[in-house]
Amino acid sequence: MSVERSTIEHVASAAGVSVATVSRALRGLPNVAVSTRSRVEEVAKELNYRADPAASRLAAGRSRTIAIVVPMINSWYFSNVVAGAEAVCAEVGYDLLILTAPDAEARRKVVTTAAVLDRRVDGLIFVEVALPPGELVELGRHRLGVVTVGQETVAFPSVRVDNVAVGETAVCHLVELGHLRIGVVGAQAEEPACFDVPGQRIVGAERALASVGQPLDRDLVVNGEFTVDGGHQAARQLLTGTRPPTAIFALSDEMAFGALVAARQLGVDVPGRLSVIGVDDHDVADVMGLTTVRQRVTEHGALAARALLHHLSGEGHPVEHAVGSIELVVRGTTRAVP
Amino acid sequence: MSVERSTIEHVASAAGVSVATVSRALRGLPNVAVSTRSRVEEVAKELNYRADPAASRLAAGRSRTIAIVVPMINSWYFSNVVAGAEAVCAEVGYDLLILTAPDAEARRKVVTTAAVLDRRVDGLIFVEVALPPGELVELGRHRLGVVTVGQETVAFPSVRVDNVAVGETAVCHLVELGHLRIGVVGAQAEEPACFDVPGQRIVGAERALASVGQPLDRDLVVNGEFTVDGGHQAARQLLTGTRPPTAIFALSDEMAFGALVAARQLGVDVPGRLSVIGVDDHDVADVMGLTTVRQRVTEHGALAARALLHHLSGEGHPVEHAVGSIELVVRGTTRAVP
DNA sequence: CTGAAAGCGCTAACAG
DNA sequence: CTGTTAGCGCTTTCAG
Repeated sequence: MSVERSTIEHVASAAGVSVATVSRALRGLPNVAVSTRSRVEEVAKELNYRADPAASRLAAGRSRTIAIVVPMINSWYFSNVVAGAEAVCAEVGYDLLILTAPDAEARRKVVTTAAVLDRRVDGLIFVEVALPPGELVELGRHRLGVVTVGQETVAFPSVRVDNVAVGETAVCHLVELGHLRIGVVGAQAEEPACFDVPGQRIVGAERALASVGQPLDRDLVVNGEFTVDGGHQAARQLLTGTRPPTAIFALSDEMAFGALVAARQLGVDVPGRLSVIGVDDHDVADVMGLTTVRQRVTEHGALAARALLHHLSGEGHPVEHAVGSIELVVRGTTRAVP
Repeated sequence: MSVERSTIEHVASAAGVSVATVSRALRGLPNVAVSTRSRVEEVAKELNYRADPAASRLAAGRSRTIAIVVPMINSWYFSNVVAGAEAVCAEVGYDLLILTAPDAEARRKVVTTAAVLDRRVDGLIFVEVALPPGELVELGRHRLGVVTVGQETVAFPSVRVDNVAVGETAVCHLVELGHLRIGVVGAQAEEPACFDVPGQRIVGAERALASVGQPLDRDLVVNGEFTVDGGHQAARQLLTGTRPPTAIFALSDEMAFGALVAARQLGVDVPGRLSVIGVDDHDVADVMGLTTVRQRVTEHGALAARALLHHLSGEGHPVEHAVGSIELVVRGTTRAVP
C-alpha cells in the first residue's frame, strides 16, 4: 500500500557496491569509476531513491535549506523578493524557509534564536530588516551564511539599490518638466540608525532640487506608510493644503496609486494639474500609466539567493555588495508644468 | 569565538540525569518527576540548548516542517494565503517551506517527488493547484498530511469558498440594482476537469440572472487572466463592443481594477454609466471604492495550516471540508441602472 | 520515574 | 577507485 522507502543500503546492495560508493556516486564526487557511477545512478533511479535530508544533514552538517526573513510576505515588494529567491533555490535544489519579522522584537528573536537556525538552515537572507550592530555581531558568531537586501553592512554581502539615486532620478525628471513645488509622499524609517530607505530617497530629491537652486519644502513631505491607503491620505493632505504642489513624488508605486485616487476624487487632473511619479514599477504601474523609477525587485531576491549559495559553497569569497540598476520609466502621469 | 552548540548530552550531564530523561522532560512527555523536569528545563535554558532538528527528525521521523505549494507567490491572493499559513506555523514552531508549481508539469513534479518531501516535510498544503485523480492517489501513498485550498477532494481536508455563491452574490447585487446586461471579466480554468473557480463563479452569475428570467450573454464573458492588465484588456473589449454592458462582474478585484482603469480611459463614468463589482476585497479595493465580494484569504491559509497540523498531531480525524464565509461589501462602484 | 542501549540513514575519514 | 568504520544528536524501547 504505502510506498516503500529505499535507503542507501538498498541501493548499495542492488548495485553491488558499498554505501560509501553510492554516496559518492550520487553526489557527483570524484574518485568514482564512470561505469560504477552510471550503474549506481541507474539503480537509484529505479529504486526511486533519494537521500534522506535529515540523515544527510545530520551526518554532513549542512541542510541545503536557507531562510528568508521579511517584515511581511503579503506585500508586492516582499513577495517579489521572495519569488526571486525561491526561483533560484528551486533551481539548485535548496529549500526556502519563510520567516516573518514584522517588528524589532520579532527580528531580534530571529537573530537570538539563530542558534536554532544554525542547525536548521545554512544561511539567512534578511530583506529590509534593519540589523543593529549588536545583532550583526551576534549573527557573526554562528557559521551561518548571511546576505542582506536593502541594508548594506561591512559584515555580509548585500543587494540594494542606491536610494539617493532613486530620489534624484525621480525628482530630476520632475524638475526637468519645470516642477519646483514638489510634494513627497514618504514614510518614517523604523530604525533610522541603521538604514533609511525613505530618508535616502528624500536626500536624492533634495539634491535634484538643489541642482536648480531650490530647497525641498519640508511641509510638503507627508508620511504615506508605504501603503496604497497611506498614500491616498497623504496625497489628500497635500492637495487640500493651502499651497498644493504641482507634482508628487511617491516613494513607492503603491503610495502613488493612492495619490492618483486622491487626485481623482478631488478633481485634480493628472497630469494636467498634477504630475505623479512613483518608485518600483509595480505590475499595476503599467496599466495605470504611472511614471516611475523602476527597480528590479525579483532580481534582488535572486541575486541575494545566488550570493548566499555562492558563499555557502565557495570558499572565502570577499564580501560583495551588489547595487541593482534603476531606470526611469516615463508614462502618462507626469507632464511639463503648464 | 564561535558560539558553542550544546547537545543533549551536555544538558544531561549538567543536570545530572540521562539523555533519555532530558529528551522526555523537554518534550513534555509524561513519566518525569516535576522536580526533574524543572531542573532540566532550567539547565537547558541556561545552556541555550535546542534539539537539533535534523537529529530529532532522523530519530523520530517527523520534521516539524510543512510545505505550501502555490502556482506563484508574488500575487495578492497567494501571498496572503501564505501569510496566513506562516502565522500559524510560526505560532506553533513549525517551519514553512515554499514550493512553487506554476504549471501542471511543475505540480506533477512536486507530487511525484513527494517521495522526497515525504522525508523532508510532514505535510503539504496545495493552494489552487488542481490535483487530478491520479496524483491524488499518488499522494495518498505517502504518509504525508495533505490539505487543499480551493479544490475539494474526497481524500483530504480542504478549505475553500463556495464559488457558485460568490458569483451569485455578486450578480444578485447587480441584478437588484436593475442591471440585466452584465459583462463578466473571467478566466480560463487550467484544468477544467478538476475544479474550476472561474467556471463556478460564472455558474453563480447565471443563476442570479436566471432568478429574473435572464440568460447570461456568453459574448459578454471575456478572459481577464486574473491580472490587472488582463482585466484592463477584457473590459476594454467589453466596453468598446457594439452593445456594451451596464455592469461588469470581474472575477477578482485585480481584474476589476483593470476594468476601472479601462472605463476611465474610455470616458465611461463609474458608477454613472457602468457598475463594477469584484471578488476578494483586496487591500486596494477600499481605496478605490470598489464594491466586491469579500473572501477571507489570509484566514484560508491559516485554516489550512491549522487543519494540517491538527491532522499531523491528532489521530484519525475525519476528513473535514471548511467553507469560508463570503460577504458582499458595497462601496462606490455599483449603482442602480439609470 | 529513570537509565542503558540500539538504532534513524547518511557522510567522512582512513585504509586498502 | 572502493570498502570499512565511526559517528552526527536525538528518540525510543526495554529493563530496572
